[in-house]
Amino acid sequence: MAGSKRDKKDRDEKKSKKAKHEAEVVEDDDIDDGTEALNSKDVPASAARECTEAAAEDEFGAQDYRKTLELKADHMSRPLWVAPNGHIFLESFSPVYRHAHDFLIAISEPVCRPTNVHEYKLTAYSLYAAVSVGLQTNDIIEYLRRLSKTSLPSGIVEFIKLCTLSYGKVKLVLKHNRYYVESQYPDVLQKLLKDPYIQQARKRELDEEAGNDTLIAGQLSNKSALQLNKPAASTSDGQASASTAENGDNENAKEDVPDDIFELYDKIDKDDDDEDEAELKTVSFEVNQDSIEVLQRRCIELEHPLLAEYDFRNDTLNPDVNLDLKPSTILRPYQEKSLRKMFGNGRARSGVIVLPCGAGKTLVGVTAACTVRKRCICLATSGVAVEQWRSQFKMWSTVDDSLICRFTSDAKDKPMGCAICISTYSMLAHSTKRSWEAEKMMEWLQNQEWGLMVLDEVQTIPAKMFRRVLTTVNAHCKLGLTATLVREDDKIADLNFLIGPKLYEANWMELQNLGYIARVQCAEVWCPMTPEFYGEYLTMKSQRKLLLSAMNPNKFRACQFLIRYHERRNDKVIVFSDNVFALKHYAVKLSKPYLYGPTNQGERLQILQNFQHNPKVNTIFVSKVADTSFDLPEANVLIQISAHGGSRRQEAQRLGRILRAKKGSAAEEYNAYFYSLVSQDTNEMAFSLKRQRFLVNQGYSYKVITKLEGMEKEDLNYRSREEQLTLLHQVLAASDEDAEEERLLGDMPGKSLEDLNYRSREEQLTLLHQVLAASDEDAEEERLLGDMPGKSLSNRRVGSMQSLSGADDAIYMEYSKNKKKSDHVHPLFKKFKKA
DNA sequence: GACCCAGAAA
DNA sequence: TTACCTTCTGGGTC
Repeated sequence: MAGSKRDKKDRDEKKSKKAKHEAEVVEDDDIDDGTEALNSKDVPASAARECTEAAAEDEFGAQDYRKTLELKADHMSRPLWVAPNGHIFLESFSPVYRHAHDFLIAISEPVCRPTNVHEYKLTAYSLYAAVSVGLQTNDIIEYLRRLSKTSLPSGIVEFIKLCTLSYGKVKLVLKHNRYYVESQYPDVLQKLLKDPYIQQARKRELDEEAGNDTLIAGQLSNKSALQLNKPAASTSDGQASASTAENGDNENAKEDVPDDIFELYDKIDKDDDDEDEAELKTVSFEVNQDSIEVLQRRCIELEHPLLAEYDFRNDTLNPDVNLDLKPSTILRPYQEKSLRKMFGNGRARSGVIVLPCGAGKTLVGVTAACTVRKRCICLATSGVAVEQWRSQFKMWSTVDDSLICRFTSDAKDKPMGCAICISTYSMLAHSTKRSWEAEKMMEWLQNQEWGLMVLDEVQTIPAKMFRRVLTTVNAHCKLGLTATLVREDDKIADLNFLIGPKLYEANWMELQNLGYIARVQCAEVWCPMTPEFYGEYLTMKSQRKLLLSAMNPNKFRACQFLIRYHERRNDKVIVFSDNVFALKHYAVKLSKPYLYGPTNQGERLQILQNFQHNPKVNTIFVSKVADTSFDLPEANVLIQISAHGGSRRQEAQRLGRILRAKKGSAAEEYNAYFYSLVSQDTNEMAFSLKRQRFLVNQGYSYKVITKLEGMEKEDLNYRSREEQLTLLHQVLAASDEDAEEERLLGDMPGKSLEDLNYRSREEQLTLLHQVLAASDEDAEEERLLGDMPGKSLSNRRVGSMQSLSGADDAIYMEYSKNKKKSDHVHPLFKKFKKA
């Protein structure tokens, strides 16, 4: 059974999370070995058992299902294997790949999507998401049955039924700024109210204190006929062309493929119609705003996830705002598709849309706001991102400047009469004393009833403080946007009840092949430690080990070499370093501008603008401030010299900095480059492997480069042993400084380092100013010529990675998800190092 | 619980 | 009014 080890690990992780929620899982404890809980939301072991017990297992744990699953006669033309543990394997070369892929995206979680076979996983969450975007239980089972090469494991069928039949019966609705749980099924509400947590969440009026359990009776209003609104209509061109292309695929493919696959796909792919709910009786009870999180979590655990849909067309309480997309705004097919998942039934569903960085997440958010046309609040991670959202709103929509209200530490617009409020998570989550103005603003925010809440970088929401924003601000519908739905802790699943199901997830490789995002060559450059550095490394504690590996002179040289190489090609290079000491040292030594936390706003802007428009500034050094939200459309080379442990999110987001599609480079195999510099035989090797998992699962492969061709010929820093030793002393002094008290500073060798740093910093600034002054004329000229995006890219020379990496010396290694690399040095690596 | 770093406020 | 510096809080990973 492929991936069974990982499954167990997942389950264990989730189990430990559950344990924190006061052990509510006892009733499901019917599972034999006690390590699995039904609430893990994976296919339960009991469902898989019926097949696995009968299947013979070989010495590698692979199982033989020939006896339990029947292979269809025409299996060659069907693309799926469905394993009893809920994992699904899709042949990506199948003629019906596109259909199967669309379907699997809707009903399951992508696990890994390399070139030929893609792995997906059915979970309760993914099935909730499937129903919530309009799929029906029977259609899911039937289509899965038709796509599969074998008969379906019966446990899987049961699992799908269990997860989907109860979905959608209970809704969470917001009326007059108060929350209600509403249902057409009184028995379901009574069942939920038997749960002690839900009882506690229920809000009782004073006159109800006496234990009056009556539910509030109500009526669903008449639904008006579904009328696609203007923004959606204005993009119908793109949609039409996309579907034409798909139909074209069908025509070619149909010969080899059983007809039954297409019939059902067409049925499923249609937007679900607005069901006729006129005059249905409903019952409801009110809930405390503070308890909504608990309520939502419990409802999922009781298999009745709360549906959060906003019928914005029939909302007469909240005023419409004047907000439309510009006629010139065209959505790409995948943006269109993701929005159709959200608005498929004419209402706005809460949920998460996952698109790679640079693929236009902001436009999706703006379009959603223009569709709902109610007051909208956007939350981003930083003040810079707030500015970017504002400019995107102005770029894509007809919104008037006066309707946009920013709320950050250094920009507070007048809130009165505004339609769109853009702020940061930390502004809203702030827990200590606020300025008077901020206090007033918060009051206003909390008294509004918002139509839509757009959450940028939604993976940060599970953080303890940030999740509070969901209950402090009342919104009918929440749309989460992210490129990387991963965290290194176990909180990512919380998004299922905090926001809603994942509505759409794009395939990075597909967007790359279609030219919507850049084609990136990822490479891991192994830099041997110098003997002196490695000697110190071995004796140091872990904190200093990180610094030593970052400051490895060979890494510096590789970095310098790569910068020179790419600057000669007229590339724009960003160098990332999480370690501030390394960041400053590298940048100063190489006379490049650098930008990190303490850099003030003005200087940031200056550096970024020069990087984008000044042909003399082609490389900048940045710390993790630039992980998200820095829009640097020109950059196409990224070099990473130190990073934050094994963070998959950080790796993916950094890659995202260079993903914005590059122009005029269709001829080249790759048009963007991502280098990760790793000091050999250090912790960095293990971290690097962890960091790559996300991107590898998206189908990227990392090329391992052990030797950079042509490096000896370059005149690089730190060639001599003396220079290297001086550097070592500086590094050691710096880390001593951290350890020692300041009183020693005067007598320490570190003092000289300080001097060196400040002196160099000034030198560097002087240099920057010189460069800027020298190029002022050029810049002026450019301004006169007009802003020509892509101009500086047009004269980029073609250069192959082979000539760069020295194909003869490089080790090519395709990492796959199952590949394990030892944390310790393999003797083989040392051999390569010597060779 | 440690660490590092970024952002908000004043 | 603006730019800068300091303090505090919090996120993310180990």
